[in-house]
Amino acid sequence: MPHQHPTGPAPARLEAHATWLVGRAFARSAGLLSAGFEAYGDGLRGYHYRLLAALEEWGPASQADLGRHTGIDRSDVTAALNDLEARQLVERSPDPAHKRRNVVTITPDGLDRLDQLEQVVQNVQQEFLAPLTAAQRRQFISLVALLGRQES
Amino acid sequence: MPHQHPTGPAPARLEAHATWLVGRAFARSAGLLSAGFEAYGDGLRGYHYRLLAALEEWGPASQADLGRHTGIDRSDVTAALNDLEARQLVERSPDPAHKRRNVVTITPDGLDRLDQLEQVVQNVQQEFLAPLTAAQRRQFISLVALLGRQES
DNA sequence: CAATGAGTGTTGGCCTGGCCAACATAGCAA
DNA sequence: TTGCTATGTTGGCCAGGCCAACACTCATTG
Repeated sequence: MPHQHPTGPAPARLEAHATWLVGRAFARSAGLLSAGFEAYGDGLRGYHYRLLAALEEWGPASQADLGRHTGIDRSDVTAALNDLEARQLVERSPDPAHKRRNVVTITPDGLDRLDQLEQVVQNVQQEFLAPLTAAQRRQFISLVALLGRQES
Repeated sequence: MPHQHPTGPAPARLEAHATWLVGRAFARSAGLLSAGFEAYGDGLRGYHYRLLAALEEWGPASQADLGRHTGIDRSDVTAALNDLEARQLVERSPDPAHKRRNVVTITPDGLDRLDQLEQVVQNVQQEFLAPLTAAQRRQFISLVALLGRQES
């Protein structure tokens, strides 16, 4: 957890940079999320949540596909799925059509856990956006969405 | 550098979360910054830039004070100052009033380098904000500034 | 005056999230 | 058949952010 060290004001030139402000906002968001996961996530974190969400949305998928949908590297997908499988939130079975490929399926327990995590994440959204009015929130979300697009 | 792996769409629930969007925007901003530093920064990175900026703004300071102003941990300040001192962008001298304390001073070379880095960072701002109109940029900056404040 | 507690710089380490390389192997295409 | 690509796995690197321990110095207070 960000342990809230006493901190003075940052240099003025930094405060003027959009990248700096985004970094601050992200730090706060990451802090809230990791606090939420730590308190209610049973050791699961961002990667796990993302993978469960992808499985819930698109159904069973290969690990490679999961990686592409979630933006997580193949190797990290493997590691996170190990955790999820150990908790029986997910099942890996060999794809009959491609011996080298696994089909990953979310279990009923996995769906339950996803709902729990979703609650955590929803609460964090409220906390994170608390400084803004409803109208400001809408504005902010539409603007920040524009800034995230990777224009290759 | 973010090597632009081919990436599918993210799960819909993620795209709806402000924290997710901020994370994406931050990832893009961090990518642009690190690309900029790598190309023109001569091996210097965020920490170094922040420290130089603080020294320029507030004049000579102890390492502890630098840490507080920049939000950088004491230990990381030490390491970054080692780099800056090796490049003669900064000087460390013992504080006469307090034997255990160092007074860190930015050198003329340091000021020059800071100007270079500032140019890099300024260019990144333009690139980062490119998707927004001028009015949207103003809006975004004032909103995101609100979201970064750590309300202890 | 002595002792205690706070501040200072340094070393070394941990963790997350993000990456990359190498490997063995499976499938596909020329 | 010969390659080329894809897949899952292991192991590692890096940046940024932390934290703990240590040796020391200073100020305060008993």
